[in-house]
Amino acid sequence: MSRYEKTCLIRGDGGRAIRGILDRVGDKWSLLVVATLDGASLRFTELQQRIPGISQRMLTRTVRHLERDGLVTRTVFAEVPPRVEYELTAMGRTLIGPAVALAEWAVDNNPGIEESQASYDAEHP
Amino acid sequence: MSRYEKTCLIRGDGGRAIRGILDRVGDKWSLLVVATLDGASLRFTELQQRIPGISQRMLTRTVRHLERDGLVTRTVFAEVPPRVEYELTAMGRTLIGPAVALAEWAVDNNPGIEESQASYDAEHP
DNA sequence: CAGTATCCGTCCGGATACTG
DNA sequence: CAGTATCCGGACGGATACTG
Repeated sequence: MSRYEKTCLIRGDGGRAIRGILDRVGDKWSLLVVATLDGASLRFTELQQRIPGISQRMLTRTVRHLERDGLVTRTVFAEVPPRVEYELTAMGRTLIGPAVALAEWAVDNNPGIEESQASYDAEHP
Repeated sequence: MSRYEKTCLIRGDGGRAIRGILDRVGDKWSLLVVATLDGASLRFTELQQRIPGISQRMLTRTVRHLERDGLVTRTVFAEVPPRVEYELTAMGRTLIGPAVALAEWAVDNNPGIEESQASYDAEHP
C-alpha cells in the first residue's frame, strides 16, 4: 500500500474513521483502562487502584463505553458482596498494538515537542 | 520488548505519554490536518477545501497548535494578497505511521463495534 | 487571502453525597 | 463492593461578523 493510500485511510470518508476511533478512545481514560486490562482480569476497585487519579464516576463511564463498543467484557458474579470482573475482548486486545505505536511516538517525540513549544511561546509573547 | 513492557509505554508515568499525545492530536481536526498535509505544501484555503466541514476558526486554531508543537511549519510570504503555506515538519511526518495504524484499526473494526453497540443498546433499554 | 473577535450551546470531567 | 445521582466549572467547537 502506497503512502498516499495510507493517509487516505485517515482522510477517507471525510475523516470518519479517525473521528470514530477518537470519539471512542480519544478521551482521557479509555486507552489507559484498555492498557491496564491487558493480560489481566480485574475488578472495579483493582482497576481504580491501578489508574491513579481516576474517579469512581469516570471509571464507571469509561468501562461502560468500552463495554458498549465491544472492547471490554463486564462479568457480574451473584455474590455478596458483589463482584464484577472486567476483561478485554479479542477486539479490545487488537487495539493494544496501534495504541502502543502511538504511545511510543509520544514518548520518543515528547522532548522535541516541548522544546518546540518553549521556543514558540518565547517568540509569541 | 515484551507485551507487558509495551503496555507500560501507555500506562507509564500514570498515563502521561498517552495523555500528552491525545491532548495534542486527540481533538476533532488535528490528525485530519496532518494527514492532509502529508506530501503536500498547502495554503490556508486549500487546506480548508480539502477538509470538509472545518470552519475558518477551527482550522486556524488547529494549525496554530500543530505549529506550536513543532509538527507543522507556517511560512508567510510577503505578498499582496497574502500567502501562507503549511507543511509537515520531519517530526510531523513521523506521526503519520502511528496515526495510520490507528486508522487501519478503526476501519477494520468499525463493523464489529457498531454491531456490539447495537446489541448493547438492545439489551439496555 | 488569511485570518480575528465575539457569542454561545454542549459535552467532558471532577467533587461530593448517597445506595443495593 | 460497585456503583448512581446531582451539581458545577471549564474547555471544545460551531456560527457569525469584521479586518490588515
